[in-house]
Amino acid sequence: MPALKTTITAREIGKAIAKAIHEHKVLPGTKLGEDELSEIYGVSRTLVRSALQGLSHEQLVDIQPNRGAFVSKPSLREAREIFEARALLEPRTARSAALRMTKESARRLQTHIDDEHEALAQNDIGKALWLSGVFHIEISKLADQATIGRFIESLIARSSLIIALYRKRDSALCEKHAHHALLEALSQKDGVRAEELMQSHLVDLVSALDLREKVSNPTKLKDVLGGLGA
Amino acid sequence: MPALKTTITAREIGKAIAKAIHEHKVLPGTKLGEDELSEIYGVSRTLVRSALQGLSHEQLVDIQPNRGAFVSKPSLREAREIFEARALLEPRTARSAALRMTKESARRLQTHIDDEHEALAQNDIGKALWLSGVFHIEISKLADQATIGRFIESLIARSSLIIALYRKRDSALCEKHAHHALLEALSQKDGVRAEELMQSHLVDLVSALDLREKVSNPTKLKDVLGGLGA
DNA sequence: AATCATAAAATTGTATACAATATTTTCGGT
DNA sequence: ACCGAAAATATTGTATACAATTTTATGATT
Repeated sequence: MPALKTTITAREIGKAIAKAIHEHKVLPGTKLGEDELSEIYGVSRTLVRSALQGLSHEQLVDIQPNRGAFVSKPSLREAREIFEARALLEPRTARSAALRMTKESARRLQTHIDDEHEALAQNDIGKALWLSGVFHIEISKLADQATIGRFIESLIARSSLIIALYRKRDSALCEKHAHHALLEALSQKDGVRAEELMQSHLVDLVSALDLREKVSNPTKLKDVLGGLGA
Repeated sequence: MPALKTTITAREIGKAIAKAIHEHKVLPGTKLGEDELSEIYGVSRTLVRSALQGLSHEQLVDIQPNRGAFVSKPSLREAREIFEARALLEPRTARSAALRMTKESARRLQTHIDDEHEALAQNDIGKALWLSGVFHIEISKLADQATIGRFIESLIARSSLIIALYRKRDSALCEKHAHHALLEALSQKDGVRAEELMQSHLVDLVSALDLREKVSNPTKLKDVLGGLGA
């Protein structure tokens, strides 16, 4: 049997937390206490802090001075910006990916889609959400543009926060065939079509969100409740 | 007189190092020793490490396990990717910025350009380079898209590494009027023109670089020197 | 009972101590 | 003099200790 690994790195801790966030196992606003995490991963606070700082850099967690780390709660404004950025980057990236498709990568994406369906069939929404994000990330990796790929990766991670906060009641996460259609276009190396499909797929994603301004914010509570039934 | 500040944060240390890198005061490949930096900033290694990890996340420094932190040396491939990404993001951002220009922001950019000329006049190449980068960042901030703005900021920081590594001999850093023309278009809220100008400005920047593949890489040294003068 | 001030507890921020890993120096052999 | 092995030194990685701050609990006062 293989040598079992005795050390865990800060990066791995960060990945684990990021995955839990992505899967909606911890929701926006959740406090991520250092002692608690140290306990969980069996390391000192040093590594935990390092991991949290990394996540903070990706804006997945919000570190408030002397108060600790919390899972980020993107504002409506940030939510809109993030999907605008995705709309800018992902369609073009999908087009590049199409030109570089191989049999092998098509096969990989197909098994990925199968996993997604499997997760949905088992009603494991969190896993499905995670896999759905990874699908987008895989495509961006195929485009062979690591720099933009990293940007997209960070946008997708933050998108999961936005979905947690702003998803319309009973809206589907992701139309099942959207990814399939995308794969189809990619396999045929039809870059233009892949670009179009990605664009409309993102539009669909946004349309499952409610990104309208809320009417009342806490500061105006008094104004709203002030009148004492005139 | 104001209370003089006694504490320094990890972020400030990171900013200071980033600026030094941007100004070519420390060149790609330079070792950034923790003890050395602790000494310089009068803090323990804890804060220095935090700062270095932040810079590593921005890919300005490369942390090699058990070996330490070094100023990054972007590969040719990365260099090309970074300027491709800038070409994708910055022109469009300039267009958005144009639509949001105010008298105030025009004035700010103008003094910025003046500072650049001042630095060039004093032959302070490092400072001029830094200011040139900040000019681009300021524009992206005007576009009111924090998310993309952060991407651009990171791309610009890395660009300074690329310039340090791949600048053609005696190529001008930046045509003096490029930024001026850009400001002109922005002030007139001429988004289309600003977009075009930014695009061509970036092309000019790339043309001052030598991003061709080098003929010999170390692995082939033997092949090159093998023959012993037949 | 509600509210405020104060004290206790818990949590984060920074520095230091020790362990693990690289790097340099030393020194013997060819 | 030129390697190469081994000790000495220096540097990074992680844990712990202590300081600073926040949060919670307590209790006196109205």
